Amino acid sequence: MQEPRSEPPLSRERIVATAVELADAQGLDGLTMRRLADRLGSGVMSLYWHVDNKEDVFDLALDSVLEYRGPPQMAESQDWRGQVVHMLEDWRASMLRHPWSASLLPRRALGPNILSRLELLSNILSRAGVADADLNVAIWSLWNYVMGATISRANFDLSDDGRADTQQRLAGLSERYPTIERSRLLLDNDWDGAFRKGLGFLLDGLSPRR
Amino acid sequence: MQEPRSEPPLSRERIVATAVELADAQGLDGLTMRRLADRLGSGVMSLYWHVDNKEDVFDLALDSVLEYRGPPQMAESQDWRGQVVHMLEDWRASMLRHPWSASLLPRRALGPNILSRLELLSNILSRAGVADADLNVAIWSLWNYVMGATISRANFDLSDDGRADTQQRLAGLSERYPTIERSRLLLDNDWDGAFRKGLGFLLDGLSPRR
DNA sequence: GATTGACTCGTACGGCGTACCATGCGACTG
DNA sequence: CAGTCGCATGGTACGCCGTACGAGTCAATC
Repeated sequence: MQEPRSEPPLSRERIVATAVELADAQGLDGLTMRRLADRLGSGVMSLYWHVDNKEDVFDLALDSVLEYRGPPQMAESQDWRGQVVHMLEDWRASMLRHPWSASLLPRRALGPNILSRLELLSNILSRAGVADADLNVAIWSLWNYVMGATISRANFDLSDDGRADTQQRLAGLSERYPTIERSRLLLDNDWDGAFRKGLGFLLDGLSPRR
Repeated sequence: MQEPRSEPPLSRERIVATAVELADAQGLDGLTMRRLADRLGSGVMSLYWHVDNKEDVFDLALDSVLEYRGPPQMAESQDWRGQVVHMLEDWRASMLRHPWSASLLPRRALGPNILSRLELLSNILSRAGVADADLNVAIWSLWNYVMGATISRANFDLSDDGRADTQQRLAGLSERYPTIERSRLLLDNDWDGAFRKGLGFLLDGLSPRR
């Protein structure tokens, strides 16, 4: 007989996976090295054999959330717009599944999964005939749009506790911000639809030989 | 004779201004309540009379960076596109002057300065004839674009120390990410130009009755 | 002179990231 | 078989953090 089912050995992968779980459950502030070690059934300092420091854990957790498996059916379709939309919507969805990831984006290095998504995007646009001079701009514009949309959305998601608060605050300020109030900009928004529609507008602007 | 030039009294405004200075000088991590109090020549706990907690300081510091004084010449020009571009470029510039502000954006409440910028944007677009059904999408798209662009840029700015590092890492990965490498996506970019150009593309897509 | 309210701050507590160092263990060496 | 060496684990301790608590100062008011 062994010990009553001891934990599997530590590993970078297990640490990162558990960190993601923990952040999902307790939020970013709840992710501390001590709690992480607890969840792993190990001592705190053991983590540091596999990981440089806490920043490292953040970097790895962020990147691990951003894997991309490509479009569903056979690749290499002619529909470049569909490919772009699919990848970017998946990007956003992956991050919204782990809302803390949005607040991790600033100041973090580009992990391999981000890079390979950018590589894919470059490829699609390049084959679609976007002029070389516009390519970088196109890539950055799309990236920026997705990041901004995701961060905004995650932001509002998180302040769910404060939604009534927000609503009240806005009601009190409706004279000061009448247009916002009138357009109900911050309330009952169809986020997914708005994301898709805005992405469409952007792609309209970016389309080659328009 | 007085004390050798004692500090002026504490105030919310002075605290916020000093917090901004401190974050500029030492980065976000360098902004601690103790250091802030030191710089103000006061005891740590005195801050808490004027401020709820550290989160409050963050919120106030972020919003204080985002004041907008409007376009240079007389307002109410017919050139709605120019007005939009001016405000958004100023927005981005304001944040880049304080790169830490970008990493504060996620998870923060909308302060009065952000709201009044959104209000202004709504007004301009609405008067420019953007359809009501598209208005929210247009506002969010522009906001998202600006936020994403600012965060990306600030990110790269901050990793200036790691620029050589990044360059090296990319060189080592050029087989894995050939298109990125070829387009020099991450190197010697004209950020300001790319921002302006991408914004132009987006506005092209958003323009009313296209 | 007593009371009050606005304001300041010293002390202390619990929690954090992590440096340092001792330990356990399996594999390889002689 | 004894000795050595690497990988891997984790206990202790340090310095720093945010901030609760409550005592102190001081000017205005009655």
